[in-house]
Amino acid sequence: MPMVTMADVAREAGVSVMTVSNVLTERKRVNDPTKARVLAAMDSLGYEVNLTARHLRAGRTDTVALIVPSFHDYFGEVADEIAPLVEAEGRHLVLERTSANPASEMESVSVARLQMYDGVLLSVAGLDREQLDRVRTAKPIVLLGERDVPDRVDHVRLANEEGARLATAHMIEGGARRVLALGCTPGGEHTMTSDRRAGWELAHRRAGLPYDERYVVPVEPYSSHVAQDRVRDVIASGLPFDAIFAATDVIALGAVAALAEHGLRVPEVVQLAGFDNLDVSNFVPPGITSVDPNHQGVAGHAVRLLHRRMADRDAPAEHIVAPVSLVVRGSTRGGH
Amino acid sequence: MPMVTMADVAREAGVSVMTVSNVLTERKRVNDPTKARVLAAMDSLGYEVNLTARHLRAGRTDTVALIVPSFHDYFGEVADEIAPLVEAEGRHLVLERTSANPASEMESVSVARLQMYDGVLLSVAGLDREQLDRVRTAKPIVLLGERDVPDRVDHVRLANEEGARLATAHMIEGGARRVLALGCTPGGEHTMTSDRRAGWELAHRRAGLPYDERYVVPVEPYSSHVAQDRVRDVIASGLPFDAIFAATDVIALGAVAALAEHGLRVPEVVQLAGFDNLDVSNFVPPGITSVDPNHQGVAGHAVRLLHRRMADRDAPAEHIVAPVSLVVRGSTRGGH
DNA sequence: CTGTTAGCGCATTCAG
DNA sequence: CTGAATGCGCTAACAG
Repeated sequence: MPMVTMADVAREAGVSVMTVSNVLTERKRVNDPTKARVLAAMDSLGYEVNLTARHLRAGRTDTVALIVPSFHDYFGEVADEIAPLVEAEGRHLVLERTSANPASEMESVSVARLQMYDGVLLSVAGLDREQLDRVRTAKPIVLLGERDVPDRVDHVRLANEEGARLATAHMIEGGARRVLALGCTPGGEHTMTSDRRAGWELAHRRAGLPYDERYVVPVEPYSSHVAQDRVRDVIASGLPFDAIFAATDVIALGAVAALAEHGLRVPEVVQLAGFDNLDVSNFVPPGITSVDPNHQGVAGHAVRLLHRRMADRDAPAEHIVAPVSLVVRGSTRGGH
Repeated sequence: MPMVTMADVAREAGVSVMTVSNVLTERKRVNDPTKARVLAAMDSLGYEVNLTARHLRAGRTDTVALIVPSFHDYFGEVADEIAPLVEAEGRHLVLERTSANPASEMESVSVARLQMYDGVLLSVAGLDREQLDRVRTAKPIVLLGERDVPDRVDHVRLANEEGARLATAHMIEGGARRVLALGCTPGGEHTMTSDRRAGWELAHRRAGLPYDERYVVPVEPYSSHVAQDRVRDVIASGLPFDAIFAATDVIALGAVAALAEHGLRVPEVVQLAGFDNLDVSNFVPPGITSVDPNHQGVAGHAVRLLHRRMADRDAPAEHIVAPVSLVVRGSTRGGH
């Protein structure tokens, strides 16, 4: 099945290759009769332009890549926000996944592959420090995510600490005094889970309350299932608690299940707040209070930074912290 | 910022372009000292191979595209299953979204863009009949989804009717006699929502029970929110029901919320079953019975068909119906 | 308005 | 083992 090229169309229509190209791109006027012949030839031969060749010739692909650790959940949501913004600039968006298979020849983030795109939005969630340092390319690139990244690179991340503080403070106002930080981790490096723990701490300090490291309950691996197990463990241990700040809504779901099986009513006995404002949080009775991660804002900043970077390689790097907000639902008793 | 090419590296290393290419592709032996010089030159110049050029030269891209109507939810999940299978064949997977903007110059499915890929997995969910007919390309392509598609094309779809039948029959065995078909649609054409309604019907017929078209409650637009409203409407109308088959788990979530606000206990007063087996269905108390859509099976068939098609353009088209299974949880009382 | 020339960066073919 | 020539399919620039 040989590919039909412009040369084939040109021969069929009795014109030169350039005329075919001109008909296709509409960059030059072509006489109507000639144009008609060319279009007829294209149609009868089933011609389709070879974008690979066009890209090589043009030196650009008009395509932006969003590279994520996995396609589902959070990243799929953000991608859907980003897509129309990229298309509005006349470019295409494609998603790629960082292969979870570092031993393979396909590197998880092949710099060569970035060459294919005019710009790259790279989620740093799946990358370690070394991989981050290797991302030293001339390509316009914007990093997304909660880790520390080199200063020289544009970066958009969430206000994780502030979101966690908002949620925790809200439950404290509602009377909570022993708040589990479920799915959070100790430690001072900037990761999603430790930033959110820091917000939990800050809420306590601002309220003049002590906080107890025993209330920081990591969830590893990160799933609703394990979260459910951890809450069971805490209940079994006898550690008293009257609220749970879950580092994500997925974690909160595990807590919902564990609380339900022990008959601990939400919010009367235990308040509960999550982070991510998944759709489901609106519908799981009694409605789960959650920090909205502002997908639109993140998407908007990311695309804006990338666009700016594509226009000016030498612009100073920007580091954006996208604000978040608390969506209050039935699972908390908060103030106000 | 001029791109560094093989010619630059060759000049720097004092060799020919071909030697650089040979070092890069390892297709021919190159003397160690020469190789070292070339590698050093690549490193110092920051050379990265231009994949666009390589692809043009090679006539293939070693890349497969999965084209979906949206990145989140169902498609993100399937994509995560497909990715490792494609990578196992030594190819890359990228996701593209069918633009929701048909008026724009970018067609929702540009056949030209398909040229960029060695193979395409195309979800037909977002396409109308006319768009489907236009997909008349020589590219290896496999269609995914619940619509009727032309016989000549490879196609993988779910056993929607069978899944709906399983879920409904299970609730009938558990004593249900008035089962809402929420989010289902009447009509005989093959769509996801009408196939699932057909399964609901079939379960009634097999059980020797009558079914009443008033119990088919469409949800439009498709969201938990609207589903919640529809269930409210039904309750307000006084139409008696003792079970809900929800066409998707997202729809089921809306039902959960509506039932909770009316104090209708699940499963004591109303049984509930969904379709998709989302993670959340495991954790929303009391656990939502759901049809597992067999992402792995769908992914496996899709990749297998595509692989076969890439190897043999003239193979007869296959139409696969991937089997599903019922995951029973607390929201139903079913038999057995 | 249409055609000719040239080359984007790479890798196959065939000489040396 | 290394190099020179050639062309993948397309389009900018210029000539007719």
